[in-house]
Amino acid sequence: MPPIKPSPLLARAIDICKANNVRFTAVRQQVFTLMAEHKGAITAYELLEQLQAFDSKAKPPTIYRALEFLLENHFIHRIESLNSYLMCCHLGCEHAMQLLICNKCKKVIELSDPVIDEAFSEKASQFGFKITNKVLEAHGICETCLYN
Amino acid sequence: MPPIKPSPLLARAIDICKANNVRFTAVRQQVFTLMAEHKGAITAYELLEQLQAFDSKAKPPTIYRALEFLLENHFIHRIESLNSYLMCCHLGCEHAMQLLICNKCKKVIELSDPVIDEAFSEKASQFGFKITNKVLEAHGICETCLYN
DNA sequence: CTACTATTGCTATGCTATTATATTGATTCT
DNA sequence: AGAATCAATATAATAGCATAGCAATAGTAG
Repeated sequence: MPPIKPSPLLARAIDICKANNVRFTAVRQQVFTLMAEHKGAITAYELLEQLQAFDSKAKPPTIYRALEFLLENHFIHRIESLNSYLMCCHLGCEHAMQLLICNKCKKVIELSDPVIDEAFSEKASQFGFKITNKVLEAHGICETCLYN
Repeated sequence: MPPIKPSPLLARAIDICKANNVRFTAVRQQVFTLMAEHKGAITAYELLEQLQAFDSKAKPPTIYRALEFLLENHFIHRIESLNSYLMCCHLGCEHAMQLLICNKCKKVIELSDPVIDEAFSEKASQFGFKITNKVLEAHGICETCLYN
């Protein structure tokens, strides 16, 4: 694997990994960088194809392991309704999350609204249900596409 | 295909289809009935296996077409985060929906809370985003499982 | 009856994700 | 440094989810 293209974002991620004492290996950094450069959602196999430009022997487990690592460390999000993945705009911190996914331009707006989050948790607690994980994804048309 | 097992739910669905002037064919009724009898989420291939007991030549497209029909007519929901399907407890009417999915017993509580729904729509509109479809799914532990 | 449309049958294939096993590489301990 | 240990990667195979395309058939309308 050739050296990874440096970037401020990557540098921050390296710091976070150092602080958390986890190994941010070459494959992981390369996948991180590919995700960071890709605006919007990307599928595992699209990512794999891109990774193979740097590492021709990369196989599905290569990419899925890297994605798993990035998810665990809160560097990326998984979009359930698209079977795809997205750079997290809060790099490395856990937080309430909602997504607005544009059907037309495919861009994704990442929200972190406590009102929506708590409304759901509150409602669940009325049923004695303890939420461990929320999937809050909306599809529609973004402002830009609406006027184009 | 043998005759479909009658049930009050099926009878209501038949009425709705008649009213909407759509064809509720034998395969569709059979899949409807299988879904109705199955409490909780079920995958397309699990359903296919069950359908094959009645219709040995059923293939994946058979089940996916039936599911598509049932989705369009609001008889079932798709659970994005599980790649599976669920009987709708409001048979035939469109409505706001949120799901509470128990990781342990796999039961699903279907909510229809306008507060959560509107909080999300409201937030989106602040970004000029027009939502066409929401995916609101929470995973966790239900009350029953919590005390067992 | 004929023409039209919706539905079904069938084959193949594509996309998404994981399992299992072997191997390599990093870290720790003595 | 050498041995033991644990984390990460390579590789092949396969499981699981979903759709495309086309031919055949059944239902509906004129």
